[in-house]
Amino acid sequence: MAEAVTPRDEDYSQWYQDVVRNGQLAENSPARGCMIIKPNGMALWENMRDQLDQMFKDTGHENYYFPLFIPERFMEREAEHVEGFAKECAVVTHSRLTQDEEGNLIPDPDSKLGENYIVRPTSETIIWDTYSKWIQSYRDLPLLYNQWANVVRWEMRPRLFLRTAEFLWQEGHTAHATREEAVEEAERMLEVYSTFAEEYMAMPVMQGRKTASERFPGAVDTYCIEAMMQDGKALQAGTSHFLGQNFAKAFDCTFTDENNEETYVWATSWGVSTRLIGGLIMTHSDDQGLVLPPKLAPHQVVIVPLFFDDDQEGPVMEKCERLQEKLEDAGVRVKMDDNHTQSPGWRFSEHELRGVPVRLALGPRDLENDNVEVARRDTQTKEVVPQEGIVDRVLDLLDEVQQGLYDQAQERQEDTTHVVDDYDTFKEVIEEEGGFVWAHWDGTEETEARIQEETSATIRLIPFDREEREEGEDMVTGEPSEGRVLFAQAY
RNA sequence: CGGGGCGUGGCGCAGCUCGGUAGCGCACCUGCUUUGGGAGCAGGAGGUCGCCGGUUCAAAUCCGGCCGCCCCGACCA
Repeated sequence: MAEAVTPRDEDYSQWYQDVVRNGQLAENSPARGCMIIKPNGMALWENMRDQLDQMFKDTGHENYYFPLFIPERFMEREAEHVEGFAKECAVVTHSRLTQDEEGNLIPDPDSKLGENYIVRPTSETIIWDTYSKWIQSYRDLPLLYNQWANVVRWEMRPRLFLRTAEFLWQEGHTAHATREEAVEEAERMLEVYSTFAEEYMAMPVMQGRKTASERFPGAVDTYCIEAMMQDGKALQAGTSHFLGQNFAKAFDCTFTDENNEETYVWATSWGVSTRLIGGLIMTHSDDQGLVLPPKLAPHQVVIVPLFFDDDQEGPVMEKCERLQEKLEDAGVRVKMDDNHTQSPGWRFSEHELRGVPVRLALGPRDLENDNVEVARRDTQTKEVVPQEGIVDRVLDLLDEVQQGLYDQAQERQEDTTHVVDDYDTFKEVIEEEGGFVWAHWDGTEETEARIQEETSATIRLIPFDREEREEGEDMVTGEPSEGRVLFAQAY
């Protein structure tokens, strides 16, 4: 059954679907564009969520919860925000169903709502309406809050985890007395995302700011982290927005400062979603299926006991259970696969498809020699080692895997990042190799749009230190460029 | 919304050109033998062939309409 997963170079998007399915992460749902997140996928998300949540708490944030439904009129308040989200909003118009003459279920005309609700595509509007009530004085600031929630954006072309009509995410919404403080907050949270991506997901990212056309609707500035996938396309993995006073003005949110002057509040918002799982998959997984970094894997180690008759079962299981205990005492997430009905080979493959970083197999032969077989998922290597010191060996191995995955991804990102000066070469690189391309840009939307039109590559980000790098000439127009920006085709 | 492909047991597919009452692999159930890289044999269960209509003695197959899914674009985290 080696063909459980379609090879990447044969059909990349089929490979992706195969990895998601075989990894037991998620499947399509009867509701179009939505996904059913299976226990293995949810456990992965929970690990990501718990880690991020801790990092938010460590930077002074608290959680709260806002409703799923937002009064429709709120969407009209901020002009750019409406424009950005109106065309992908689900709308609730009735409160109950009834049957028509033919017995078909229809929305009950008598239950038409006096005011429509939209299902939140993001929560800025309802939150800023509320903040305007919570904030009076500079003494009320800052507000540093976050919520874990689901949101709905009615998408045309869904892809499990990468783009689904409903997805899980977190959205932080902060309020500040000064512009500087808000900008700092947006930068701080981008840094948190970057640290999380690199240290936990083992996914190297580029940081920068978005161009006006890629900016969050309603933001003054959008910061982002971008990661490079194995097929040469970039993935926006997280965004952090400096919202200026746009939402404060739209929702009349003011405070009285130390000088008794009424001022609009400064805002940020920032979010990452279950899309990160898509990024994780496309960063590390291979033709054998899912590969997960130990820090986030639902199970870091799986123990597969091997026994061939009832006499062997007792001693083998006893040894395996003790091993499990010792590993758990050391803080390792361990799964014991004592499934009697599947052959060892089947179970080995299953855990590989699920991306478990380390597998320990222990049978009668190992019992005799005080050995245990250790296999690592990322390199597909295995060795037989003494049981003595196995816990330390496993702990070291998990660190090695985590680091190895990062190094490999980092190396690939470097190999596929190009510096290009002329447009012909740019087109060639984008079409044939993909990856990131640093090139000069004159700063106009026209040029940006033309490049996208002709190559389908977009400006993924403008580096924060652009001005400090070298100046040059736009590769298309020859106009002056303040510095290179990062291009790529993207998800 | 454009262009392409596809809807047949749980999953993957064949059958359709040339109409004749549905088949294969995997999975599932029972039993025995097995088990260090997706085990073998024997028996068994499971399908109104996406939906609606038409042609016909007879439709998975031909004709018309509709629905859905996947891939490639436009939109997007």
